[in-house]
Amino acid sequence: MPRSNSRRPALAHPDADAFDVLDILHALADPTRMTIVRTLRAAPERACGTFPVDVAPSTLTHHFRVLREAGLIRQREDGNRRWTALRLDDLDARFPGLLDAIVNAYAPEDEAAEG
Amino acid sequence: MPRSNSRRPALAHPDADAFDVLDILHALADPTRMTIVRTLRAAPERACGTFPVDVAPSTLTHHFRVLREAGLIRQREDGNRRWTALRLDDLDARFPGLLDAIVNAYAPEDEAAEG
DNA sequence: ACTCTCTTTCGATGTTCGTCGTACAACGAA
DNA sequence: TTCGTTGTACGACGAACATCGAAAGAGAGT
Repeated sequence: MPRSNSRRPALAHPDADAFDVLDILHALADPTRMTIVRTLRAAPERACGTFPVDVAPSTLTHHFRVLREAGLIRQREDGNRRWTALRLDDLDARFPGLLDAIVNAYAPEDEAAEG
Repeated sequence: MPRSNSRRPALAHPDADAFDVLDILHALADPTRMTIVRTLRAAPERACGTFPVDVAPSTLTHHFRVLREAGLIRQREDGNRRWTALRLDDLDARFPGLLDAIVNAYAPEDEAAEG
C-alpha cells in the first residue's frame, strides 16, 4: 500500500458529526496518548517521531490510530514524514470546552508541554 | 463479611486528593457507567437496583466498584439497600467543570435522564 | 542502484476488561 | 426461624488492549 496521495486510502479521519464521546474518553484514558495530546496542545504540528514518549515505533503508530479514529488528531503526509495536529476546531465545534476541561484537569499547572 | 457498619471495612472511597483523571476518563468511557452517572445527575441518590441499565446484578456491582474507586460516586448503607450518589462536590473541587463538560458532551440535549 | 530514515503492517504475547452464573451474606417481614 | 429481597464475592470466559520485534514500503540523498 503506497503512501503517496495518488494511491493511498488517505488515512481515515471521521467527520466531526461522527465523533463519539465514549471513544474520545477511551482514547484519552491512556498515559501515552494523553501525553501525545498534551504535547500537541503546545505545538501546532509535529512529526511522529518527535513526541516525548518512551514506546516502540509500532506502538506509537497504534496510539496514533486510536487518536485519529476518535477524531482527536489529524495526520497529513509530507514526503517521508507524517505530521500530526490536534483537531481543535472540529472538537470545539462538536463538544465545546471538552478537550480543554480534560487536558487542564490532567495537567492544570503545566499546560505547555516541553519541547 | 457482614454488611453492617460495625464490622464492614466500609467501602473504599478515595480522597479527592487521590483522584486520577485517567481513572475517571476510563470509568466514564463505558456506556453502562456513563448511563449510571447521567442518571445520578438527575437524582441526588438512588438505590443500586433502580438504574435503567440492562446487565446482570453482578455486572452492576462491578461497574459501581469502578466508579467508586475512581471517585465518581459515593455509596452508603441503609439496611438492606445501598444508596449511590455522585461526588459532585469533591469532583468539582478537584477538577472544576470536568464532569459537566463530559456528561454534557455525551447528552447535551438530554441532561435529565428519565426516572 | 544502493542506502538511510521514517513509519506502517503483521504476528505474537501477556494483561485488562465486560459479562455472566452461582453461591453467599445481611436485612426486614411474616 | 423461615422466606423473599437486595446486593456482594468468586471464578470463568471471550474480547479488547498495550506492547513488542521483525519485515517491508516509500521517500530522499548519495
